Amino acid sequence: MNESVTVAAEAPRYNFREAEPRWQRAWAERGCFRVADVPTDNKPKYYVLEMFPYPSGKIHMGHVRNYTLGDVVARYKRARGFAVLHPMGWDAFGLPAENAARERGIHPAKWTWDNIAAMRAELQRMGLSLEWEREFATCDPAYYGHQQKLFLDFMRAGLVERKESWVNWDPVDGTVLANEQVIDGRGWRSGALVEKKRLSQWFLKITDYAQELLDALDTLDRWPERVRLMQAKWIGRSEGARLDFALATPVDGIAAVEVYTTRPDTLFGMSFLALAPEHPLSAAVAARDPKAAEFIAECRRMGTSEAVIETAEKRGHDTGLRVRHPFLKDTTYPVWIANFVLMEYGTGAIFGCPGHDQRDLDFARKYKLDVVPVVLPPGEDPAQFTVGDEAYVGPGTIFHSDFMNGLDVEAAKGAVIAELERLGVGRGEVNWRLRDWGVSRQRYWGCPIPVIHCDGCGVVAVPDEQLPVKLPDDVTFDRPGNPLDHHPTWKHVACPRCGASARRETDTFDVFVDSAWYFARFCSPHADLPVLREAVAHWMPVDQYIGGIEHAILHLLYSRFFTRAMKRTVHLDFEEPFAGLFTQGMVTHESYRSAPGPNGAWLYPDEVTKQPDGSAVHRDTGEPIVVGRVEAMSKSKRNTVDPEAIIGRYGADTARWFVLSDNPPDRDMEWTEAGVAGAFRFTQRVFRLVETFGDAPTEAASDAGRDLRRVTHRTIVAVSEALDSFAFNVAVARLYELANAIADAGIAPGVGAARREALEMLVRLVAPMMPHLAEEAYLRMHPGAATLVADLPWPDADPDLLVADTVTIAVQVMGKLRATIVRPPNCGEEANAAAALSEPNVVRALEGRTVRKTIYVPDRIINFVAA
RNA sequence: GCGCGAGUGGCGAAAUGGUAACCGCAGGGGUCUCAAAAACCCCCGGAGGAAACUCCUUGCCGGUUCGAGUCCGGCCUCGCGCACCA
Repeated sequence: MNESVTVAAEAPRYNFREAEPRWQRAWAERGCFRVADVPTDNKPKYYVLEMFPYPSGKIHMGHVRNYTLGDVVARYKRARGFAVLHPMGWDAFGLPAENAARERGIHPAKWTWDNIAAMRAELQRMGLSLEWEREFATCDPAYYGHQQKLFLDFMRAGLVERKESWVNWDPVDGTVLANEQVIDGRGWRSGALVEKKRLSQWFLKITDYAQELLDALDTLDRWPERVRLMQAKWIGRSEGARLDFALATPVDGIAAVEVYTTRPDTLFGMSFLALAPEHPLSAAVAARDPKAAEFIAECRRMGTSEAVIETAEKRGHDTGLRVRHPFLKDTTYPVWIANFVLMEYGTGAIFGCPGHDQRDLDFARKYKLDVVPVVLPPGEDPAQFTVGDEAYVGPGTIFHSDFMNGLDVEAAKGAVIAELERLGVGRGEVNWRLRDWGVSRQRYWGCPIPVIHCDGCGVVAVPDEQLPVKLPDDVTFDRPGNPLDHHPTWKHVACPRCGASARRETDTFDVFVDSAWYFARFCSPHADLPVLREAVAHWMPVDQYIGGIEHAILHLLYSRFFTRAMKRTVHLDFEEPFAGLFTQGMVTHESYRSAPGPNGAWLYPDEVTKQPDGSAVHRDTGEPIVVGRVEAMSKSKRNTVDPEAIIGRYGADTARWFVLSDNPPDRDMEWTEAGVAGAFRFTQRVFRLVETFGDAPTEAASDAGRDLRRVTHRTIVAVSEALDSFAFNVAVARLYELANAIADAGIAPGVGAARREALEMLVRLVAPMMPHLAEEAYLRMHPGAATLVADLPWPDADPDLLVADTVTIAVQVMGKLRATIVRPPNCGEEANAAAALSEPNVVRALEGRTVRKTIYVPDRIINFVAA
């Protein structure tokens, strides 16, 4: 055919319905994405991981976005010559399975495994380059048994503690929540107001690593700054002092109150001491003072919901007790119980210095307590300075403070601590906002905590050889509480130590334990140990982790801790699990209501027909519909689009392409029907272009051919750079340009070879994003070829073709663009300036002026500075 | 309140301190068609002008620079996170 390529009048359409499953089978059959647990070759490794899904039953657009991003990285790195580990599994324990059991009578295990099967099939239809041989679910004893082993190892290493503590109790879910799972005073799942309750709980000692977890954030240079800041704030290091205030008269043997402060320098500005309502001394007071008891009960009822905190006044109850100042022998202060003091932080007691703390000031004003300023702001007159409605928290000079007078704030802190230590009533102390991680949950569908309670021996670990402690299948959900606790036989066991009858722990682990080490298990998912040391040594850390920002604290912090704990227990030998982290934005959509305001029922997008003017009507009834805000897809607002339907209608490649093309991946993207349709058009367009591939030409290349080659090779560079920097939308734009350039070059004489090259590169560069289309197109271009695009290396650009044969130079006068000149490259300043000065527009702009200076940026800009 | 982002055409956006708006979406006009779809071609920040071209334009004000969307200072707005943490 040579140059006379015939373009069929009816270009055959790319049949994705037939092609996509065929290529998915081809990749699977060839085992394209398989790697060894412990490879023997010396290919560089790259571990790409997307946060594994909870098996809710259906994938949503957030999954499509997440897994598409990860797949582009995986396929690109693979083409770049890396051995890529890219696994998938299921975060399969959790409450929804139990809710299904309660509401619909389906066993949690059946519900979960059925959901997994459905979602696996959906993910497979996306054409992800996953190694399904590594798949596991956390609800499988083959996984959680190893988790129990890890827990016991942590226990032996002193990283586990059982203690009675105030817990966040979710009355709806009937379980304990970690601090991290309480949002605005409500349970993260149920939304119920959280109550305070005292319970015996298992804790993992994450606080042992507080300093390390904080310090190491600095080493995570491929994490978003935002996430590092959030973690640093969550860990919340503060420096201060812990000190004792002796009670003037002891109560129930309590002789002193311990206080934590970050402002020991303001100790002489004290005017009261305040206790948390849950403080033991508060309880002692309440035992003999009904009014105190009533106040404490009130505080407990108030909870900590956002609404309450916003409006809550500082309130307190004067206990009548007095404490002595540590340095002033005969001075005493009143002891209050106050609603704004938190038992969980510091010691649950504070000294109030109203002059330099806003909360203390509010409290003091309300209860008419003294306000004594002790820090003098710079430039203020000590005789004049008073505190009004705003506490002074800035720097200054200490006054009214005995031996510290004249010191600055920092020096005074040191001086007070030294004096406290000398007197033996206090010391400097670093305090943390981070609490130990309470992992006990009173639930069935979780990993059993592998311990046994024996009346004689106390808490006894389940011997390793008895692991896994499996969940019983025969449980009932007919009453509230923990089905494991209700089970007739499961918890009754013999004590492994003394043989006496004993009770199994019926609490299960928080699901965040399950996800705190799964990334390591993926390296050797079938090993008899939790992890194979050589496998994790090879594959870890995860080079690129991708997921939602909502896990910025909980999951990522727990995983960082778990990795350290696994290092201490010699399961692995590194600290940080995720070298690179990328947090994607949400997928959003317009929302629709049948009528304005809260009375309008939410409508699904496919119930709505958009009118050309942007308004909307009901698909069936034609009734007008209210188009609402664009917001995150959610079931409650019904503004969801089902990925299954999109893939069925347009194909996986179209869905992938659209999700990548719309905007930068860290921002929220809006899903629009028009956008998907545009992506679909491009798939067909690429395929039509491929039909013009033709036979290898024999004629010489034309100028147009050479120009097309330049575009092609510049595109290789541009797409590579874009993919390297997660600028997938830019990569997409450059590929559209290449397609446009191929179409523009057409089938004119002398472009044949260039077009063949351009088409082949287009297909190979598109492959990480639209892998099925790439394979199908490649096969069209090379009929009978056994090569898969998935196995081709990433193309290299020819450096000679990156050099343009003409350059366009902007000519500015006084920084304003006056002309552009097209020149051969490397003419030099003098020649280019001469050419620029002969431009009529430039001459006009320089009329009546003299050029005083010429700024020349080679082959880019000439700027004449004139006076 | 504190911390972090972000403000660029009708919309999503692009732009090593160097020609602002690549590319896509939407829209308008056209070709083909009995018609529609598809496809293809043209236009598409604002103002002025017949045109050449000129002026304005990256939230606002100022600064640095030959040159600022980009750097610096101050404000405004929006979003997100944290929030009685002593």
